[in-house]
Amino acid sequence: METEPARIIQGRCPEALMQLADDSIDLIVTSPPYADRRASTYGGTPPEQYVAWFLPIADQLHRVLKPTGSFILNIKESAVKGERHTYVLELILALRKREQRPWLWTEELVWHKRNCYPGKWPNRFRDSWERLLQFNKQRGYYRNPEFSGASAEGNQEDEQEDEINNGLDGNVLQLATECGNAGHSAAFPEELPAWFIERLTRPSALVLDPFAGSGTTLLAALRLGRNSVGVEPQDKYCQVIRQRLEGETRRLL
Amino acid sequence: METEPARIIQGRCPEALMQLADDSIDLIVTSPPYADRRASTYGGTPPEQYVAWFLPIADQLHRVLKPTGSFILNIKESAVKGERHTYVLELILALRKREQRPWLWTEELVWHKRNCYPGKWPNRFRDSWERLLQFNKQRGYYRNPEFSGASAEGNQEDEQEDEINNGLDGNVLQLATECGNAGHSAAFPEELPAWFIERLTRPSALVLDPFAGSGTTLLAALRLGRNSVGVEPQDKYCQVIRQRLEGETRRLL
DNA sequence: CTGCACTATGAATCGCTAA
DNA sequence: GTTAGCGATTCATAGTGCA
Repeated sequence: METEPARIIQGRCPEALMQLADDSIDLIVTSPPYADRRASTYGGTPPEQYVAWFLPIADQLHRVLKPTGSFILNIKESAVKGERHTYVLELILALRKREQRPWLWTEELVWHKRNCYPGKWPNRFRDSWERLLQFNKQRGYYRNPEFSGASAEGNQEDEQEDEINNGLDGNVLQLATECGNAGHSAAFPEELPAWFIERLTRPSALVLDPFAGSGTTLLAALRLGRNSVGVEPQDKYCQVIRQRLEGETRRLL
Repeated sequence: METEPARIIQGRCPEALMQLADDSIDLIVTSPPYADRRASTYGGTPPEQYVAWFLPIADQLHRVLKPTGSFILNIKESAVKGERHTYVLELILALRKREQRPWLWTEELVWHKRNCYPGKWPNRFRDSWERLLQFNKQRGYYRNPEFSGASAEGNQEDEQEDEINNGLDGNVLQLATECGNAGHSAAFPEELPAWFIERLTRPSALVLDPFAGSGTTLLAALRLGRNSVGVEPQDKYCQVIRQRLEGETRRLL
């Protein structure tokens, strides 16, 4: 089997994931289409059907993940008729109770978006955070010892971060969203997958994003010396991913 | 009926709440004992029984809350055997489906604790946030128009807050925890109830904390010119509350 | 090459109107 | 009744252009 730094599978989950071997992935970081969002590209799964839609994908992710691997799921329920949807809560409960392939709900981290969407409403605060759900196959998952404590370097940015995070890694990440990045409407900042890649894998690990989009997870993996696999149905975005990866590869030479 | 700025009911929920009239409370802000915590004072409800324990209390809170009132529940599930408990998720779902007294799950805010408990675990990030669940009886709840947007004044403190909170109110609150405050183990900072009292009530409103503890919610209400009711079973803490309230009253004169 | 002004836009939400 | 579509609201970034 050829080892390439980054592999793109053009296809749809869960079918496309069947190309991957059991217990072969060290880390999954992904942001699936949220319920009723991105309808033009993903079909816009209604909230009521979201759990049923996601479970077969979760089973495949469980199969390909190493026992010591981690699965990070970025998601946020929207507000409808003044109330938050409950499908994310129901998804967490359903993943834990999966008969053949049950997940452990290890942790819930918070992505605090400094530059959240504008707006002012009489009955609602501005939505400025998203969930980062961590799931594992077993209790003893891998953590990189170099990133289990305080920042290694003490540059200005780190010091500012230390002031916020008190020196140790907390479960709140303060990162800005990307604006008009890579022509994709739902890209998270590269720092987000990078944060988890650094802490939850060792160098030359294999990272998977089953909803690759513009390929931010793959790019972060490449930059950190990890191998990666991305699944993306649209030809347009597969090309975007290749271009971004090639650009980074040229920069590294 | 005598109107007093702050009333302390020594007793236990839900029984003690039966002294309060229907539709009489403008805002409930509380931090109940978390599952398996504070066993000596509250009996330490096991996670499996937490929902069943809380539902009768929630019914009473629903009864006494005005239709336009809000209920803010500060809670965080603990981690056991490497996994987060799911009782908070189950509580949200159960409160919405309550037959006689269903709650709307309006919003979930995040309390980002900037100086959270120090420590370093091999398998876990530092726990630096808690949930602030907002529930309402109806979609149209009261919001104070003075606090629906940017800060009115531009003094130094406000500017600093603006820098953190992005000018407009988002649903992430960055507040420090109280350290050894008032001899109570589970005190939240006064800024926390104050933030909600300012935004969700008008002056001379009536604020309730059914798990008053050391009385931080009542103190915040007093300082903001609101009336308050607290329920607390222990004589020791009832005295602490009275002392703090008297101290603040003397300061106001 | 730096710095400042200006512009475009994003996982949003609400309320109204039309069908 | 109920749903579907559109306009208004609103601001931190990134990018562009020019002095």
